[in-house]
Amino acid sequence: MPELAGRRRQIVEAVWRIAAERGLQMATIREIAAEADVTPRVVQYHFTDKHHLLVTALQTLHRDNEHRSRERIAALRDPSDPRVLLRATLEELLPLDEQRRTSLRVMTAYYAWSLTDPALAAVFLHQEHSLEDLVAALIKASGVRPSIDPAREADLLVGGISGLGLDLLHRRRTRANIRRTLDYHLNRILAQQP
Amino acid sequence: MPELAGRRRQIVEAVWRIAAERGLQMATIREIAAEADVTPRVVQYHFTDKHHLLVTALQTLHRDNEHRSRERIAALRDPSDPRVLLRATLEELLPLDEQRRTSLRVMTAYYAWSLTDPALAAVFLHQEHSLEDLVAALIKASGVRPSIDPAREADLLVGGISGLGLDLLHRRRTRANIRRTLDYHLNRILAQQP
DNA sequence: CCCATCGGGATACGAACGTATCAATGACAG
DNA sequence: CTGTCATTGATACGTTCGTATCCCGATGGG
Repeated sequence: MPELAGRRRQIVEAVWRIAAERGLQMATIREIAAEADVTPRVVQYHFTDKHHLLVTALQTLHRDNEHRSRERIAALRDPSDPRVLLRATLEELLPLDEQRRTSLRVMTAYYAWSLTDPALAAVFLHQEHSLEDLVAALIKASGVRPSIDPAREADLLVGGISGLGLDLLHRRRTRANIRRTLDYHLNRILAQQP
Repeated sequence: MPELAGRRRQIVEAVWRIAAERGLQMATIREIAAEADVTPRVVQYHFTDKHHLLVTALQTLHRDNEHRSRERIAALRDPSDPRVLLRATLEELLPLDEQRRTSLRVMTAYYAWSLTDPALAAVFLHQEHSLEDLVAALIKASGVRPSIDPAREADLLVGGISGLGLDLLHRRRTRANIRRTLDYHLNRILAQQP
């Protein structure tokens, strides 16, 4: 699976913008071409058909997100502190900047579609190490209060924080509210600093 | 806003079935008519236009869900025990039977669309008492361990359980796994039985 | 008995869709 | 210079979409 560049990259990014701002149902070949500033024929040439294009757009966004997440986490002030890592990992799920906001909106549109399209479902399901396992490992490494089960905590945390992020998209919740909730649960789970 | 009955009800239920099994993009006037076993003209007659129909279908599903939830909860063996109420309330978010499974799939399809359609967003946003407040109240009424903040717990629980439900739709998780996670967190939050 | 109104059948229309076809351009190897 | 291959422009085709139009049967109050 080659890295996406040039015209193909340009077209895929047009898909993201349309899906995020106007929804996947507006992502027609003609609209995508206009957004990417090429003719429809160019879209047709670089991607066999529309389904191919939309699946590629999702896969590429997925990889881009992982890449950017790793970059942001590697740029932390103290990347050796598991507590910092844990918080940063969970915050990757939140639409805290324009890039993550766009990405979450696109992912939400695709998620609904993935319920009826196996090729799209595969993109969501096929990840070797699940995010929950990573979070559970970080919880364990951060030092845990007695009677805390890292796996069970990770299962609820990942889903819960994602849900709070979706609320943020709908302006049903504020960043401050989410930050308070996240702080509360991290304090609850983790042992006090040594 | 009148209760939906007769032909209108029949058509709206066809929208649900199509949205759940084949996705909202397949819910065309002609497909809906065929699924409801009427001619397209009948759909056109009972609903001004397609947007009207789809918004009505979402509103009706929303009301139906609340109604059925209340019925199920009222039918509990011991509806005066707040712990039982709390568990039942959270389980309403999970696709534990065919009705809830269909409903969750339909809601997921609409949720993505609601990000770009204000009329649909209003259906998701406009509920007087939020589910989180209800859950927080049930937590408080159930008796709580010291140092537990019911509101913060409710915020993560509602989003987290919803997320687990979506995983169940994708067969990324089992019912047993979810049950174990839910048990763990209820035990963690609530004080021991007196 | 009449006719107005409700519910619905049959069909048509214009727009937008994904895709196919055919020709042209440009770079570059021989 | 020439031929080849990647890329693109222009345009057309067949389908499906939402909706509009026109008509008819039934029903019920005057």
